[in-house]
Amino acid sequence: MQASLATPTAHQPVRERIGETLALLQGEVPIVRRVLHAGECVYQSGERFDCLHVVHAGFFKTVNQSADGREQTVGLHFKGDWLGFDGIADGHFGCDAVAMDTGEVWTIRYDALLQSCSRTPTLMATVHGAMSRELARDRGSKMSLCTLPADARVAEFLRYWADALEERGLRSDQITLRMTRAEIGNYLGMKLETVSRALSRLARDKVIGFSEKGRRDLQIPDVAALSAFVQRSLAAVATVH
Amino acid sequence: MQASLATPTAHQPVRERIGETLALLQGEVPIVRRVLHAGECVYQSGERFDCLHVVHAGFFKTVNQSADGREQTVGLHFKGDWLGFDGIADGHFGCDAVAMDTGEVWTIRYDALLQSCSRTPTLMATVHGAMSRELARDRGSKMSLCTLPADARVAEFLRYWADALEERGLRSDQITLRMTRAEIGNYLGMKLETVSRALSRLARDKVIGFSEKGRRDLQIPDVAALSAFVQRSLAAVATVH
DNA sequence: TTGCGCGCTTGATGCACGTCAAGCCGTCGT
DNA sequence: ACGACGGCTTGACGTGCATCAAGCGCGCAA
Repeated sequence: MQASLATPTAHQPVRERIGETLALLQGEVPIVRRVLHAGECVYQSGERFDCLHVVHAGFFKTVNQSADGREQTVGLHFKGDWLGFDGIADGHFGCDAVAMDTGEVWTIRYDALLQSCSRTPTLMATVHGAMSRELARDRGSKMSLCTLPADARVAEFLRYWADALEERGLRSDQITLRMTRAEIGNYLGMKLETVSRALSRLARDKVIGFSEKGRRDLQIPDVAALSAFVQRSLAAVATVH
Repeated sequence: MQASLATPTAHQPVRERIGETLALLQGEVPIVRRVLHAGECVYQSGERFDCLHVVHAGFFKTVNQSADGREQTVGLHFKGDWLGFDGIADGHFGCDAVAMDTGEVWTIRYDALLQSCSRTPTLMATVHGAMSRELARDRGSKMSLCTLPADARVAEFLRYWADALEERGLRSDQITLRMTRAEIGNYLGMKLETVSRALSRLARDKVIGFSEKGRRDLQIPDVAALSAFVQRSLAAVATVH
């Protein structure tokens, strides 16, 4: 553990951090558990903000909607991730949080959380750490959007997913996507046909494999190969000079 | 003021909120003021995280750099915005914060801030509100990146800038860009030539004007016209059917 | 069983934006 | 004054991705 209050959870394996977070919450604040099925919302844009939520099982997305009807998936959330930070600022949510599969969230009243935080500094650090991590992740994905070509973006997306699984102690050599090509494309800023072609090319290069179970079940023989693929796409652009 | 602790600053004019934030900080925590000139860094990627900073004057950008050398501007920060949240999670900064002009930041030790926060709930709400707002802003810009064509993205960028000025009680009918076309392009995920052409088209449509002072000095006769331009670009795509 | 709808793939074509290149302007340092 | 340089604009051309379109496989309901 670090000397500073700031970083009690720094440099810790993600799996441990998640376990500790959940244990800490159970001890410190009143929690309501809620099970959701695919397509159900944890909260919706415009709703009044009272509670934060921690993903305890399953897999969620956050979706922004603009006044003119454009819809954009802006975040993916796995076990241990928090949902609802975006509502703190103005007391109302700015996006929908949707379950992509059967899952469970732990719901915590924000006012109760704040009180516990002033009693328990580690809890405060945990919450701040989670917000900070989300900010950093958003920036990483903004970078991918701006600097990577479509194929590399898809590879990067799969690497991110595999990493998320591995960090949580799950098998990362096979991924069951819980999104259609269109949803992936929306998240990555491209069309479904482009996603499909990118996956086909990744499979042709043996960077991924399709399982016999269906086209949403991917095999990732080697996560490093995904990163290598990203690097190769960049090099290909650069060598044009 | 709202009933809940969660939102003491909700629905408040931005200008007031900023004033109160700065006043609150002055009363509650030790502050070090620091003046920076264009190009200087408030902090750099990899540096140890100890302090947060509040922009008191001037205008800053945050820049991410990937292992392979890609560089991406991921945020713009005006008076009242905080810098450094991304360092909380792992105790080190993940990006550079760079002054784009002569400016001043107020630097606050994070451990001292946390202590003040447990004494002063409004301060805590202020900090959380700032993080939350940044999260929401990042998502908005991700949406622009993914769903808007280049011209509209530039228009949206100018609208955002004009809004930021207006919110702070400054003239929003003229903007002095403190970025080159290349920097704008980097931020918006396009090339400098595309930015230049987009600005030329906006000028041809009388949505903006170039001042005689130089090509970085823009006149914005009507902010609403910028939003209207964005809508028109979307409609143009939609009518292709 | 048949038919329908949805998700996915793959090809052909078009267009928005990137790339390359030329030239202008304002600001330096000498 | 001079040239050098960096920022900006604009044109010509190339390409990566979107669009349009056809066809396949699967699940489901009648």
